[in-house]
Amino acid sequence: MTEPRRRPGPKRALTEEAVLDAALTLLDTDGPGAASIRRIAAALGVSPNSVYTYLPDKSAIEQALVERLLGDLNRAAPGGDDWRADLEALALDLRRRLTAHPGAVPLLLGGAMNGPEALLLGERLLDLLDRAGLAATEAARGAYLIMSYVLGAIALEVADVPRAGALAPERDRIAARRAAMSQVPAAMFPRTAAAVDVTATWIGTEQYLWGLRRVLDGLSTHA
Amino acid sequence: MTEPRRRPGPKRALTEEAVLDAALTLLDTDGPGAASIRRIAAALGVSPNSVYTYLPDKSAIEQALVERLLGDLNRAAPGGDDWRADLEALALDLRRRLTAHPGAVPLLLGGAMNGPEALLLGERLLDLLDRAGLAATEAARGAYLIMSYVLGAIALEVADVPRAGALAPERDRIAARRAAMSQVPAAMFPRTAAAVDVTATWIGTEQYLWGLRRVLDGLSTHA
DNA sequence: ACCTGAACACCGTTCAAGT
DNA sequence: ACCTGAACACCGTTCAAGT
Repeated sequence: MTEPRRRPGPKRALTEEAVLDAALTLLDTDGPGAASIRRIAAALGVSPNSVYTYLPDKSAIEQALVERLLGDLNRAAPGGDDWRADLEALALDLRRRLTAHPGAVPLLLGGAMNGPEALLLGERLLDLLDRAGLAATEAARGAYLIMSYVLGAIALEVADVPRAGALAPERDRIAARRAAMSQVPAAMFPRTAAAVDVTATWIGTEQYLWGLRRVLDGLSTHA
Repeated sequence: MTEPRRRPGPKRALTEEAVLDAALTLLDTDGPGAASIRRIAAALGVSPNSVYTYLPDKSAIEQALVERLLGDLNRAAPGGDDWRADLEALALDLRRRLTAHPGAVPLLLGGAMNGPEALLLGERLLDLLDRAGLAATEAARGAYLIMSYVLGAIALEVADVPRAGALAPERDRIAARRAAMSQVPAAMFPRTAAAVDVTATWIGTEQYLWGLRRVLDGLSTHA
């Protein structure tokens, strides 16, 4: 992450940062799987092997990408005096950043969340739930519950659309979801078919926040 | 899925079922990514191209695998008179089946949940929440919330272990989690480090069920 | 120290040909 | 109708060689 002293030798053509930039751009442009080492190298005008100078292998690139995204989130800390507002803002910010890079979502859910930035995010959740008045055990379990819900909801939302680079605007995705649901045979799935008319915004920000609030309600009830 | 009438022609060497069996075995043995068309074909003693006779492409194999797992779950319906017990049993059964095939979890969260068995599972959730006394809107949103939590929690749990074929026994995974957490520097992540001592079973069945109950509490509170 | 080209062991998928 | 071998355009990674 830091480069303390440069050793002698030929000039570096790249930086770890540049490799991650290229990987993220490919992910955003051409979807998951597009961030291959060979395509990253090509985008940087360098031979594939050269990438191995900066990161040891493919999975290191993926982990570093996850850490960068979480680091950006952690550094954009709001920090007001209302724990509930802060928690909702944090959850919404995570969702905003991940839906902006849908190709990166599988990386988050595919690898262990044990990097420094992932730990820092967990620490922030624990702090928020402490401010909420939860006991240590409830806070620890609650933080894991919130993380599970938040990542699961984002993953389902991102997976819902046939993957092709960037995510469509939320209004379009909701419309597509409703259109798809209206095609469900009511004879076989009566409740699912009926649910189309029940609410206009079945997925999207509103549903995400609704779910988060039910989770927080459940935590308060228990405390 | 069904084979109504066989057309004339040479004998079929395989069935779609056999292809999926081989794919799942490879997934269980060698982890995600092991279920390549070429390895499936090799395991079945057939040329790679031959697989395309039964399923149109790789993603069709993955979708069919997901549908089979959800189908098994749907067909193992318990159905008592206590909606809460039924819901918890269903959630536990899903978790049990997915942790038995950790390599299949990314397939579930990577593709849209819109196959017949996925719809049927959604239908069952809606029915359970209707029995819980929830109004139609709350049931629809609640079903989506439960699905998000349940899949997110399972994905985090499966991703927590360095992926290598089958999942270790839960007791071992909890011990490994605790060991890893005890290595977290307390100076930098005080709350995370303190959480190690807070509860002996921080992940696993107990945490999963605890989270589900908080979600259900939140739904009841809101209703 | 960092780059390169060449190679190895893989992929998914398509094509043309056999029966 | 279903199989096969051969081929195409890819992968991640390693090795040996250049500067």
